[in-house]
Amino acid sequence: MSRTPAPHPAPETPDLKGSDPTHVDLLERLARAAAGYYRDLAAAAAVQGLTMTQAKMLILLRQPLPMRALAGLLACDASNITGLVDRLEAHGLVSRHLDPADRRIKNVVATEKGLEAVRVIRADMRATSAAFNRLDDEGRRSLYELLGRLHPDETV
Amino acid sequence: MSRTPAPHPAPETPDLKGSDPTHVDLLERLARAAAGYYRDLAAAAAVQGLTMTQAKMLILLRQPLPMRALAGLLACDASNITGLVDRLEAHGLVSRHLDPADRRIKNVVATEKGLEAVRVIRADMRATSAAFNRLDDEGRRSLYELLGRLHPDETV
DNA sequence: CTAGATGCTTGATGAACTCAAGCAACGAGG
DNA sequence: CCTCGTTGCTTGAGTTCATCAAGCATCTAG
Repeated sequence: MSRTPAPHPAPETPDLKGSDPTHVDLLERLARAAAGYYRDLAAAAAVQGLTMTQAKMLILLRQPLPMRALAGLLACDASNITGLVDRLEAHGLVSRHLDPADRRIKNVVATEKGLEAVRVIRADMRATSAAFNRLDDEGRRSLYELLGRLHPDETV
Repeated sequence: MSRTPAPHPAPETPDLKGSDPTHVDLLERLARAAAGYYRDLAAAAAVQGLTMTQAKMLILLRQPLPMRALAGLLACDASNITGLVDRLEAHGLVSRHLDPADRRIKNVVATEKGLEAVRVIRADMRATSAAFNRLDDEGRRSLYELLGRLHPDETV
């Protein structure tokens, strides 16, 4: 995605031996985890000729979703989704299907090619995979459980 | 940041009673956490008249950083940083300082106004704050510790 | 002191994003 | 029925984000 062979000056994060982490402490580490995830995602998506935004959308499309819902999930204006889906459709990765129950709605569906792209991208996210491997089984279980509690299904 | 008053169709995540989470399971929940964080950040940044990208950069500027380092951390081309810093500088949130030791380098420094903007944005991230409050003290400690192990300082 | 790296900027181009406006289709209340 | 307000998507204009190719200045080795 970019030529960034540069050395990393590391923004540190406090160690907190003893006291409980504040919300700001947590925000900083969550920011770091999120940035790391997206950095890796962007790189893996670029290999497939996709931008990070396109990859984010494809990943959401485990089930068909109305464009409006995509706008909600991606936290952007609905008009933005039109162009996004246009481009993904041009690549043959998604298609639009009129909703029989409500003809205003267009459901976006990932094609087989789209689903495959997601699989390839995920398999290619080596930095994140390496990060997971830095934890032991117990750590991975805890992380999975904690992230689940952070964002229960209702919250999306 | 946008008008998205829509109901959320929830992409679920498996429950896994018993077996260990696979990397794909973890990727899905991490994706969700990252998306939630950025959704909240974008909204809070918009209140301050900043885009999410500008907010991301400001948050990195706890210490002065050379533009090249910013490119590395934001995983984008160095030429992109020029415009980004231009716009933040126009808002009075950062300034460029020539590095005395190496006159090619321009260190970007957050102004007091910039630091304040970060504080306000963080205080405004209610959804994320609510998510943290969904955990108990022990959960927050574990999450903090696990995220720290996921991305140790070297990894940025 | 030259030769090659490295750090930043510029210019051109395309993607992502917002807002305002518009059309089509739904869903009430007369 | 049939307006009327709302909702879902698209279009068009304009900004920001992001890339690449090129260029200039400065540092660093040899």
